[in-house]
Parts: sequence; structure tokens; C-alpha cells
Amino acid sequence: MPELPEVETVVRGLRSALPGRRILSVRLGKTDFIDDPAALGKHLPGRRIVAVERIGKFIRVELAPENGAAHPAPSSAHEPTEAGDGRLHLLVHLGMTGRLAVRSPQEPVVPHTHGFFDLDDGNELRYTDIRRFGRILLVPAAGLPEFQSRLGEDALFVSAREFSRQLARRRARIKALLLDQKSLRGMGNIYADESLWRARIHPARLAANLSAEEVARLHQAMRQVLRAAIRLGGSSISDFLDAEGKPGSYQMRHRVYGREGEKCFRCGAVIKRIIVAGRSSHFCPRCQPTPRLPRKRARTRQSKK
DNA sequence: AGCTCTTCCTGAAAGC
DNA sequence: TGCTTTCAGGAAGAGC
Repeated sequence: MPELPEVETVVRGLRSALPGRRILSVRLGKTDFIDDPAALGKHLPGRRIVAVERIGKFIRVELAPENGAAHPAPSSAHEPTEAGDGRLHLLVHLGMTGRLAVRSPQEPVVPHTHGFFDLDDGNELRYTDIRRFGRILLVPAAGLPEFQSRLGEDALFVSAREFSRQLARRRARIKALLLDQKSLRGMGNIYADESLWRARIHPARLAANLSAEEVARLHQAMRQVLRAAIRLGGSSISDFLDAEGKPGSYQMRHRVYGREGEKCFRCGAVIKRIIVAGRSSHFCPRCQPTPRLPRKRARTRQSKK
């Protein structure tokens, strides 16, 4: 499932293909994961892509202001002005199974492809999403700060000071807090588990109960894990592929995620899986000691890789 | 405030 | 063997 390193990998790939391109037209299949499907066809054609960035797990495709000369379609009289002029941002969240990639029209369309953005170089940007847990929305430049303000700082760039401030403020379990995009943006289940293992912290620990040393360890572990994962192109568990259709290889480095029943690489104890904050959480019961109040029933099922 | 449960969706895997 | 059920999970919303 795409988390920060996977999204970063996709963004880097798209960055070599999209900036400078103009969107000619938009074709959509199913649209139940798009905030305002009609807005895409209305505002994107004629726009030039100027940048591709990452906001947490969102891909941000920045579009230049319309320049009347190249504008192919007349816009209706009562367009909201903030969407009719100025920059626009196409935000894409890949959810669980989303993929965004540039393809030649010649290439066969894989099933569950619901979005086609035709580009002026003859290629098309395709959005594919089997489960449609993804999300696509269009935000005017003026609305971007508000959108960003609903998310915490990026997990890759957050300072040790701000990280510890986030943890101290709240009493949630550390695993829940790492996954909460309002506290910290970009973390997902895999990298939360991997970071906690590396920092030797049990996922069900209460954030406020972590020692300063543990917080520092977790901050460092998180950054190391994310950086290493980006270096390897992310993790390909189910079907993650980068913008060029290649899998990542960080799944080879997983120490706990998907390793229930196997031995801890550090101490040899058997990796366990429990549910914390509604998410399956993998940990080493010896390296990551259970907090005082034992957690809920461990659900026993082998998880694949 | 933060937890659990539910919903969305599909395909893989388990169950019978 | 083949049909049916269960399950996974990011995020949001409801209810407690």
C-alpha cells in the first residue's frame, strides 16, 4: 500500500515526465473517489503542468494559471473565480491500490483504470485503482494552505523538537499517533511498525509515556526507515509499482511487517501481530516490551508478503 | 480526547 | 473441485 516512500517514488518518476506538459483533455470512468468529477473536465484542459510534489501521501500536480490564448474551451460565466484563474493543484491520494503513471495510448489499458489525462506530447497520464480507496481533488492555489493545515508535518522532515511536541501533547497510543495524518503526515502501517521495531517501542505504548530517549530513538528510526525505503523505491507488497511500472524492493528489508510467526532479526523471539488502533501491528515481544496493561486479543492468521 | 465499529471496494485466500 | 465467506486496509464518520 502506498505510504510516504512509495508516493515519493511515484512523484520522482512523474517529475521526469510531467512538468512542461499541457493537459489537453480528461476522460473519466468511475468517479466515486473524485471530490468533484465535473471540475476536472472543466478546469484542467489547456493547463500546463509546472511541478509535481508530495504532500504526505498526496501527490500534488501543480498547474499554471490559464493563459487565455491557449485556452481551448470557453469557461462559463459564473465560474468561481479562485478556480478560474491562478494556479490549480490536482491532488491525488493513491489509497490502497491506486497507481498514477504516464503511458502511451498504444499500451493496453489495465482493468480498473478510471482516469485518463491526455497530454500534449501524445502520452496520457492514467489513474488506476482497483479498490477505489484513493481520492482525487482539485484545489485552487488559495485553498492549498488550508488543505495543508489539516495535516501534520511531513514524517520525513519533522524536527526532533516538533516530533516530541506532538507526542507529549496527546495521550493516544504511539501507533495510532504515527498513523494519524493530522499529527504527522506520510506514515502508514508498514513504516510505523518498522520504525517502532527499530526504536524498540511497543506499538500500544501511550505516546505521553515515552521517555525523551525513546522519543529521540523513534524520531531517528522513522527517518532512517523512510530514507532507506525511498532509496529502494518503496515496498511492493500487493501490487505497488512506481511511475514506470517497476516494483520497489524495500519489502526485502522488512523486519516485522508481514513476519508474524517468524523470528526477530535482532533477538530471535517470534514476531507477533496484534490489533492496535484498528490496525494490524507487528512487533517483537522481547525487543518491544508490552506496556503494563496487556492489549487485546492477538489475532492469529498468517499474513502474506 | 480517543477508542471501537462501520463503510467504502476488490481480489486473494481460507473454509467447507 | 468449486462455491461461499472472510479479510486486508486509509480515511472519514458515528457513537460511546
